[in-house]
Amino acid sequence: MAKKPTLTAVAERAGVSLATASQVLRDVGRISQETRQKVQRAASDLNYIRDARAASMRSGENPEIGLVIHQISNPFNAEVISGISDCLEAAGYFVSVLDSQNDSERERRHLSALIAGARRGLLWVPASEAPSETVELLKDHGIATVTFLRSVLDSPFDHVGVENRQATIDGTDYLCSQGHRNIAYFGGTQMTQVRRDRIDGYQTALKAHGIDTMLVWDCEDSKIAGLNEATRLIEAHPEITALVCNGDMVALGASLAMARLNLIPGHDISVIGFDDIADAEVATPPLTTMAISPVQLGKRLAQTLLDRIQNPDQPTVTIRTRAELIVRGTTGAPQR
Amino acid sequence: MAKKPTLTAVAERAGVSLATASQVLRDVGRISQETRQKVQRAASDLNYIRDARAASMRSGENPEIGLVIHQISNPFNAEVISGISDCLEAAGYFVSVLDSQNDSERERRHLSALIAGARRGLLWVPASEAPSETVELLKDHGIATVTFLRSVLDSPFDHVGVENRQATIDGTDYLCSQGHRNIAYFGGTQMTQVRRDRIDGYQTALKAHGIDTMLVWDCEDSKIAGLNEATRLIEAHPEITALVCNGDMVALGASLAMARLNLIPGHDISVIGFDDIADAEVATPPLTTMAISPVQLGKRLAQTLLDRIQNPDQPTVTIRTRAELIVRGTTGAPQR
DNA sequence: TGATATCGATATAACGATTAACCAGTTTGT
DNA sequence: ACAAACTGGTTAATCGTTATATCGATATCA
Repeated sequence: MAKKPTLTAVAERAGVSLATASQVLRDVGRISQETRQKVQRAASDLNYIRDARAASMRSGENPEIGLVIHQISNPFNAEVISGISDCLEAAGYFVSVLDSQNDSERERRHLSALIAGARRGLLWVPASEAPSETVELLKDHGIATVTFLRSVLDSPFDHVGVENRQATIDGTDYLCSQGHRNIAYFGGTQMTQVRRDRIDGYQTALKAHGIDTMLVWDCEDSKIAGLNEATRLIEAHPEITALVCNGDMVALGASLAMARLNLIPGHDISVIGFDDIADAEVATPPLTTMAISPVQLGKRLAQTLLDRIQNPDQPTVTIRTRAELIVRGTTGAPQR
Repeated sequence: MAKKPTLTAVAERAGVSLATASQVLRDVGRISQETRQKVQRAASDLNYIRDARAASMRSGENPEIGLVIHQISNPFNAEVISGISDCLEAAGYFVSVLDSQNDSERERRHLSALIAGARRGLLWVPASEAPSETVELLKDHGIATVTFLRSVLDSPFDHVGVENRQATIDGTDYLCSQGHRNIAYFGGTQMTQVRRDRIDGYQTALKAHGIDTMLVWDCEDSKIAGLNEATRLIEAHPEITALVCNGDMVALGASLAMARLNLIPGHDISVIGFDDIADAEVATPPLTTMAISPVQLGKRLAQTLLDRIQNPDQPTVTIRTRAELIVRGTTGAPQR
């Protein structure tokens, strides 16, 4: 294992000055073909890779973009991440991902580390509690930041999200029109703005149909938790005929729970998810859900960040994508 | 959005020299309580965060560790990643993740970027084709590297992996002992060492039972692909009574396919997965699989990297975790 | 008393790149 | 013919830290 080759080493080997070597490798300045080749040769001989720390420090440019997200293992998030990476890499950047695991202390450390590394931009899904001091941190360092999926209160950042309220209105409305009167909102634990909006939509739709019976049931965001909690929910409230869920993972878990309780999803009980992850379509029965396109989301996100980087003083923007109700097998008219 | 506060600004505000401020913030040297507090006060007033590029350049220390993996959206991988992060963050490091999406060109760019950023260490799941020039790159820069899951040929790196051959021997052996004679190996597309070892185990077990009928069927690593390809497989080879799968995702897809073909998994046809992802246990029927503990894998991986960082000149080590056969609902005696 | 630690803090040289300024020699413009 | 512009490079300052050497003042020791 050799020691890192430096630009000085390249310049020496090519018999030119440091500056010349630098110019050749960045393809700027006026250099003759001859010396250009000498330098390139030397660089490739040594397997030279420029030290990005020194380069970015001096030039103020940095191709690295940081992404902090609350849960990397959620398949929807993973899809969004790869959409983002594709776009940003096409624009010459790199995206490095840190998983805050919904822990705001860890999140603060991660964001600090990214600021310390002077990343060119930041993509951020805030952990549950909006930590105002963390927001201050980002503001004080003037780093181009775009939040997505979840936003922060009184946000000084651009945001790319989803029309959560309208989406759950649509979904709940659909259940009501099918004849359901006892509908629960299932999933989520902390009161993020996202969940608040969705529950608001759920309640708004119910009221519009003259329904007062409302129920919000907490559940952690995973299939197994969904399985367990949905079982408890139905045992506690057997009158419920439909579930509006906070995400596809809990919805799939709930659907599973119903099957185990000998309630056929889509017949005895209806379940609507949120996100339209890949599994939703192939589940048995296939999951009715509010679809968001992760690719589209990723694209818009990347574009928003690039705009912000190019134009730091523009007023902040908020973009919300509409979710589309996709009716599959887990919904139908109530039988009980 | 203010400009980044620098150490010079902190020193000025505290009325001390640059060197003193630096020592206070790193908690080294001999500084009086009084000036110590002045500096700390100034730093926190300005929301100062040390520029990690400058610091790591000068000191040679860097808390950042890079991780390059072929597929971030695979839930097993996601679990391993979070296991790794937990361990390494406890040791004072950060793990930033890049997704090569199994594209070795992209992988080369990612690894170069991490070398350029002078990460303290590298965790790497190589993309399908082992790119020897990329290996050279890492070697020439003397960066502490540990490969995991997949290894590279004639590897100069530490490796933490799985006893793939023995695992598929165990799985296939179990199927044979249940009476199966027509067993296919299902899943994977490229011939990685991992897949080679598993197929080798599959064949070894069959031979040991005097069975010559062997079949390897390619399939991309996702549930949907598993669903489609398994359907085609059974249509082409209806005599097959059991599938040894390359991963849980394709196994779950295959299990789904069987149900749609009106073959009951565990009764009409048997399916064995690999990894034991969270979904395996709650699938219907629950998936028989070769279990690897992602937490344990992550722990060993982290420890191996830390050892390598502390002791760069030690001979390389290879650690292989045994996988454990967990019999659930998708396996049983053949009925046809 | 003179030599030597100890204390608290500072000045300065790195780390590895980029960049503005500059230079000597040749070519071009009028 | 003389100024201006171009050519192909080099020198030196700079980015924001950390590490080493050093400094004056007071305290300790033989």
